[in-house]
Amino acid sequence: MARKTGSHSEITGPKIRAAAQRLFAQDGFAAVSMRRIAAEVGVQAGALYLYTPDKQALLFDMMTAHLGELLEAAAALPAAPDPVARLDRFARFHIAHHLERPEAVFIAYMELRNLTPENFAAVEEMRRRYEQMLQAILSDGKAQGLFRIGDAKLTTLALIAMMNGVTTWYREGGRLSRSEVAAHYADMALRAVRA
Amino acid sequence: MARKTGSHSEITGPKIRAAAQRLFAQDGFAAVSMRRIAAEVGVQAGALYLYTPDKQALLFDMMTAHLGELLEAAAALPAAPDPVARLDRFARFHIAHHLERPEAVFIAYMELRNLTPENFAAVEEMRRRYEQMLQAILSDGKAQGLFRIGDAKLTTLALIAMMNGVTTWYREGGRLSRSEVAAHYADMALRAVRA
DNA sequence: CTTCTATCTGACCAAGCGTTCAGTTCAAGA
DNA sequence: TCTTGAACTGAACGCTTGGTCAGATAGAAG
Repeated sequence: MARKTGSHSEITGPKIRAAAQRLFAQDGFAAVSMRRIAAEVGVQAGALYLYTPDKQALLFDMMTAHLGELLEAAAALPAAPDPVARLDRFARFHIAHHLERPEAVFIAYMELRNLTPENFAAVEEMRRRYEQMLQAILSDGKAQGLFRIGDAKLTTLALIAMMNGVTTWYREGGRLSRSEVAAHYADMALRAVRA
Repeated sequence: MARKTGSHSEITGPKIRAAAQRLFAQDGFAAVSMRRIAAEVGVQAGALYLYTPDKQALLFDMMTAHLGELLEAAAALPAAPDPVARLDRFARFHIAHHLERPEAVFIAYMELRNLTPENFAAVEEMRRRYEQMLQAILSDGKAQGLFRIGDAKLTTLALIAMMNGVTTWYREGGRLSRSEVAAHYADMALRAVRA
């Protein structure tokens, strides 16, 4: 037996990425074998190497795709003159965006230590750029006297950590809807920094 | 060669736990082999099994020890009649306690998925009890009209996530001291919930 | 119908995994 | 000094790992 009937790279490729993402999120990068990913796709392990040079690239590409999408979406946010409105918008966007792809989010900050040093540096740089967007809003608001903030960098990290946490507990069909959760978090973020 | 000169279970035991904790925090449970832990201690892999029944127990005991210590320390916090003071005290305690043992904290919430189902349930129960302490403070404050909170459970999770995040970036000898960081986080937590 | 190439199998490699255990050596008590 | 048991070694177990590759088969093109 060799080539499968109906096989196509445009089908198998995404299937592999999807299976890898699901399994990495569930059990962790180190605990998932290439054979298990292959089995999930319905293929032998060797076939995976037609689509990725190695396991590391599977993880790295997954992370950069996620962060690239995040940066792009954040950059496309409608501008607002008022830092208060911008923070509210940013917080709601962040929560909504993250709740829509919990697996990618989870992987992007749980599997950092499984990246090679070069890949880690690249991912960190993307993450830094994203955090910089939030920090700019906070600094602006502080300069305008709208926010009372001790340290903009620390506050940025605190708010991001708070908002990222939502993916660890939120479950579809639970007590609260996504927009209720987003509103609640945005409210807390604003109150934590407003003058 | 067999028994080492100067060897003693009261020395080797803690050494093993310390090495395992450092390595688990650095590279993750799944990525660390028993041989590597043994090498770190200066012993052969087989010797580890005099101190732990298996690798899983090494992780589980580490987590329960950490959470047990956390629960005990939190329970010993001096009481305060006012929910505002209690929240301030709790937040400062949480930050200080976590900054003193970043490795244990990191492991306790990064390696949950590497626990067997029974062990996971036990750890989750301890975590739940801790979160309950914070939730009680928030609910009290809400009942007394001191806090304006939409959902106490959600707020609890948001505050814990925010405060836990500190261990991912704080480095000894950095720009801010531990108590400055603790004060800043406590301030944000209070402002996020106060009426 | 034939040819070509994209796709996949299945066997294989060297290395490493968690764990066990018979045997060896040291420390401490008699 | 002798004995006993705690502490440890080193080899071995069966299995899994990431990765490679020659060969086989399917779909697409002519």
